[in-house]
Amino acid sequence: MFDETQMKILNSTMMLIMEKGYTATTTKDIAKKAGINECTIFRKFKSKKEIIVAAMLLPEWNPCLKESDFKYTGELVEDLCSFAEVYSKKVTPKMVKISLGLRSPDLYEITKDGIREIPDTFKKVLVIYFTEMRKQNKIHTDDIESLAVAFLAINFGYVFFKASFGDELTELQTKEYIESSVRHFVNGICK
Amino acid sequence: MFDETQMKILNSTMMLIMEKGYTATTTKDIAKKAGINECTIFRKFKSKKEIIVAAMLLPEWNPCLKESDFKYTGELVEDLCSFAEVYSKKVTPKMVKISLGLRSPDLYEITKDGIREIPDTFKKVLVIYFTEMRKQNKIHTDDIESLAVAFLAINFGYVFFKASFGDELTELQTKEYIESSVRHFVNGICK
DNA sequence: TTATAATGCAAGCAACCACTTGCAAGGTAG
DNA sequence: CTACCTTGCAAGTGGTTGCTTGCATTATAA
Repeated sequence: MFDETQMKILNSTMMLIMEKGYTATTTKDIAKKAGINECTIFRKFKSKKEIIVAAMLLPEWNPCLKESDFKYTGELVEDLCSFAEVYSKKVTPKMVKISLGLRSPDLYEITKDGIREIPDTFKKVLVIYFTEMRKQNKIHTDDIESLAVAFLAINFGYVFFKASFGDELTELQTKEYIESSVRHFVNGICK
Repeated sequence: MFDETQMKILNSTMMLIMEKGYTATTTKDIAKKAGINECTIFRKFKSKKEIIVAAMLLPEWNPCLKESDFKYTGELVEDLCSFAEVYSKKVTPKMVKISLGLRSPDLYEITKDGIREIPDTFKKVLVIYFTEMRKQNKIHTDDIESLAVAFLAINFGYVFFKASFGDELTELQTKEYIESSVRHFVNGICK
């Protein structure tokens, strides 16, 4: 699909975008990081923008979260932990940094759908799941929408903080956070 | 502190940064939006970067969340709703858009402290609060850190989604979301 | 009226941007 | 050996960037 030189360009570009954002990343930067000549970039890709389009085809730089990634059994804690793990494996701090770095007027049309798809998909799964659990009388609220958004926020917020501040806001690691937040989400905190 | 022309420049700059980000916002854009001549910008501010520094002094463009903003009585649902309301009044979608738009290598040194301060402050308040509630035997967990990060994430995640997608991810409004998410956070969801 | 300050306007600065071109060097396949 | 393909190198394109300058215009204040 892509030759060695193209891969060097793709990876260097995305790494720079994570650090500096798309607009602030120049083709000279990319060439330097990839260890190639600047003109080679334009022999391999039509334009700077096309590099992004190409990179989005690779799973390394595009989470591609699908509804079918999420499986459940009917046991609340177990299922929500599993959902959170799937999410955290695809939506990593790296991916969040990329999606923030891609916020640029000239990329908006290209990236907007892909970026919205991820929370959309997760929320959709959660709404279906909570609706089903309500039917089975396993949860005691009809406010499915709030539940889905809150659970989504719990998971996205954590990865966003890690992407932005590393371990400086919290040293909690993903696994502990998921187990703890799911347990409290299900059981509440009050006596 | 700032004259009328300076205020026009400050507001136009920040509005453009919300839309396009700092690097993609040009001084020509700013002048056009402010309805003034480009050279006037540099008569009023030393450089493009100085506009940002100046804007950060204004509460309109800088949330300035303080520990003393948060008050509590000891009643869990009431207190957490109050915390969430204080947070949502200062950390609005507008503020989130600004802080995303300011992500740029040449602004990093100026903005990083101010941006980290907000989640830091809220988390600090939550840790103190949950520790106290645990002492008073009102909550049943010792995992204060996870609790604080999760509650922070619930609130930040929501405002981030609103900033990024408007009402397209969820049509829930702030007040309903706070009431519902706090109630579930406190009481859990399972039967 | 006169002096001063704020602004517009037009032109222009060097630096940088994404992107191009022509040519030579090197490796590989027939 | 020959033909071809990829890449490096150096130079350069037109356009844009942040920022400056000199001068005319206007409003305000003494």
